[in-house]
Amino acid sequence: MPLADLAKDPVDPDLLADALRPAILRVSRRLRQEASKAGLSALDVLLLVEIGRQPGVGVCDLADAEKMSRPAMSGHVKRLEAAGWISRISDAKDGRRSGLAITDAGLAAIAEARRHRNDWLAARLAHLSPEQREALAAAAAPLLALVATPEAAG
Amino acid sequence: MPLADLAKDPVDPDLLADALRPAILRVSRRLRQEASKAGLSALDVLLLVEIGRQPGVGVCDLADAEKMSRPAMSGHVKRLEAAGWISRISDAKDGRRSGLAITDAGLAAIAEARRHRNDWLAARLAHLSPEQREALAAAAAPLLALVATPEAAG
DNA sequence: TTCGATAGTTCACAAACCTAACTAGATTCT
DNA sequence: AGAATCTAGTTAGGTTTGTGAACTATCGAA
Repeated sequence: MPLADLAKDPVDPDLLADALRPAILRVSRRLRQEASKAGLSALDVLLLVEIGRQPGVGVCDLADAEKMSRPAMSGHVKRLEAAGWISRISDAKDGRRSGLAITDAGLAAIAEARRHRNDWLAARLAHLSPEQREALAAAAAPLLALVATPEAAG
Repeated sequence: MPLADLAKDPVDPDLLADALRPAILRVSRRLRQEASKAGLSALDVLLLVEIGRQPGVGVCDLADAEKMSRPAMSGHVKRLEAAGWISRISDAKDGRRSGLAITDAGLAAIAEARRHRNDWLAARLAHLSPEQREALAAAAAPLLALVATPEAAG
């Protein structure tokens, strides 16, 4: 078990990668499986929050931010729009852009998803010890730092 | 940003889930993207290590362990076998079972993958501060605990 | 006005998962 | 022994979620 080695040298990137990769892989697989049961996927919520945070954002902006292809993001936006969770505002200055904005229904959908107690991840987290939850809480920011653009990360 | 709230109450499962979900989602997406560039995917390595650890393990055993459907695991095993990384040993006692074992080529593939310095995750981890890496190292075990069977988790 | 970049889409495809239904070998019950 | 049933594994077909190539439409500049 590589975790024992990690206790000795917690900062070695290779060992850490070996320990972290399977963990993230397994958790994300379960996350996707469980999310499919709910109406809103984790990515849906992610995008809705992002659009809510920066109204008028474009499809390509989102694609770049999420390191996703433009067609993929186009599809997601289309789906979110069809569900009535976001709307497009045609930019008067730039006819190409379709500025996105979250709708009231979208805000309600986020709130509903957040309120849902039968959330797999939250339920499983509740089964962990406070120390384990603290460890995970401390890991959230470094995880996001991993996927930040190299430019921003230095 | 929910991270500020987490500092006040690091053990609330709902807030923690909100912070953790997007982080894991983003990292795993990048992980998959980068893995596709290499010859071995993260799942491949995961399975090879698992098979190497318990020789003679069956397809369904692996599927159950990874919370994956039998057909999905069957496909992965087929692929690993076609690549020459694992072999099947027909069980003399049970004609249905196909006991799996890792081959020398499989061991070499793992070693090669591990040796590869141009590993995206390891490279990105190297860019983090020692404190951030420690935080991630401490999070590996709780992450695995999340996907452990409820029976095992208590 | 023509040329090249940008925003967004459609299309065809691939990876990785699922369920349902199947084959084949093992077990159990009468 | 023979029938019903259970288990290991596969096949077939569909869904989700992503990709790259090629396209339309618009903008900005020579």
